[in-house]
Amino acid sequence: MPATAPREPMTPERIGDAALKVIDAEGIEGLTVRSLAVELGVGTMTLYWYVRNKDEILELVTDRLLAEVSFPATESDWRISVREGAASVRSALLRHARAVPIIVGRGAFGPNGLRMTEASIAVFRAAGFDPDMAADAYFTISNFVTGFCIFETSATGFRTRPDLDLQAYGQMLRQYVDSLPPALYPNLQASADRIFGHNLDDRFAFGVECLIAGFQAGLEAARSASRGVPDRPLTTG
Amino acid sequence: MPATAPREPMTPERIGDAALKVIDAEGIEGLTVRSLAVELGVGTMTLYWYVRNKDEILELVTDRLLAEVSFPATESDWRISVREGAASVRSALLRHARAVPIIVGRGAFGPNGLRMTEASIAVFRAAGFDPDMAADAYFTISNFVTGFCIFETSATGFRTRPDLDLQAYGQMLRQYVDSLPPALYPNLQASADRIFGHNLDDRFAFGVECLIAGFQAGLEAARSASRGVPDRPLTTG
DNA sequence: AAGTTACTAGTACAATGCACGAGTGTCAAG
DNA sequence: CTTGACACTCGTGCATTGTACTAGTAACTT
Repeated sequence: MPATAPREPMTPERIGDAALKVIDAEGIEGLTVRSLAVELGVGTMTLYWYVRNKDEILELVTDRLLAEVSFPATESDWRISVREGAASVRSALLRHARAVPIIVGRGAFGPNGLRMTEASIAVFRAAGFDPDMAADAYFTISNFVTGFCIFETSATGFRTRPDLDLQAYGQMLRQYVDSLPPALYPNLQASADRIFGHNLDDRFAFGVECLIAGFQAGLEAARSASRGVPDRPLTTG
Repeated sequence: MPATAPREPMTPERIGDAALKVIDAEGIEGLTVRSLAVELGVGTMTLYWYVRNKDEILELVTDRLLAEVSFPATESDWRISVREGAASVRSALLRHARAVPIIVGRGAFGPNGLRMTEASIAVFRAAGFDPDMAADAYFTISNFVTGFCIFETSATGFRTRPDLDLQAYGQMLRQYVDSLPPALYPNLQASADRIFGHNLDDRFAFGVECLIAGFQAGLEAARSASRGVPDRPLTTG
């Protein structure tokens, strides 16, 4: 017994950790069942004792990443909580940018995902939203953040040109857009600086603030159930 | 010459069409270079004459799908245009739900993608947004719609359980959430009807209206550059 | 000591993306 | 009519993938 290494037991957490580590280092296609087994120092098929198939590994990665999201306690002002929550999700996704395509589309129903959903809805409830509207608001901002981070981290966009890095690809796109006939794309070209700019923090804040403003309007509309968001009643279920 | 079939020339459009057709019918993993070649009635490697690698095929699919998006002409009220544009993108994505994971993260820089971006920014410009803010607004709603449709079509969410169909998977999730200790997830459970409900049209409208309200607030703030969206100035570049 | 259970892992197989290179037909020039 | 360049086609082959099958081993119970 003293000769044999006291191998630590395999757990879902260890698998998720190792898989995320591989993805961070090698990218998504660098994560194979074999490479993960090497990372963990076990045989390939050993993993299938703990996991139904590869997709379940990706599920573990998702929840592992969600564990890095920190939820602010319900603040005095719900808008602060929303801002911080959105920023926290974004920064977690950026920290593991190469894992983003794996996360998205996968419902957050692991333990950490559930905690996040619960905490988020709690913030809206505390602000006075009814259960249905709280859920809608949560999903709305969640969908925005997801979409934003996909765009921000989309390394997939230049898979067609493996010879270019992200910077060079961006420049190529910019030049391409500039070279288009101005008669056809005047607005696109007028906004090109902003579109191809790298001030994504501002752009993210813009979206979040717009949503917060919209939520606020819906909240007030629901309170005094007469006038609310212009032109169309907000659905309240 | 009369014996030989007058084979029609291979074009990017034909490839994109056929690939999307295969995806619609067989799903994403049903699209292989081989299966696409069969669909087109050519040899496998023939495709590599027109395409650098498989990812370029997916790029063709993306632009092919974007061609189905119809942009309303700039309406009297920009909010109508935004609503219709968002709905059009969503319905195009729903029409090809199985292709959604392919579309997302891929910048819309094909010919149809560029047209869509140009038309969208034009709407905001006509409404009085400056170029930077128009771009921000476009990307914001675009990111929301993308995120929403990913969620809505995420057939990836239940890949871990290939034995279940979407309906059964949803029910399983609902039961799981209901079975959680109420002390830990009170808000999640209170909103469960809405979360697991199938009225996604309402949820989509909610998000779009929130964003429109936020845009409107930003627009007014920019006009009378004194007070605008509460608590934080909107970035204007 | 024997068996049961929890776990490990080697081998094998079908499917994939794609490199390679050997073919096609078409057309211009000689 | 021949020749050769060229645009295009595609069969073969290979490395890599997920994972089914199966034979193992270590620890614990009885």
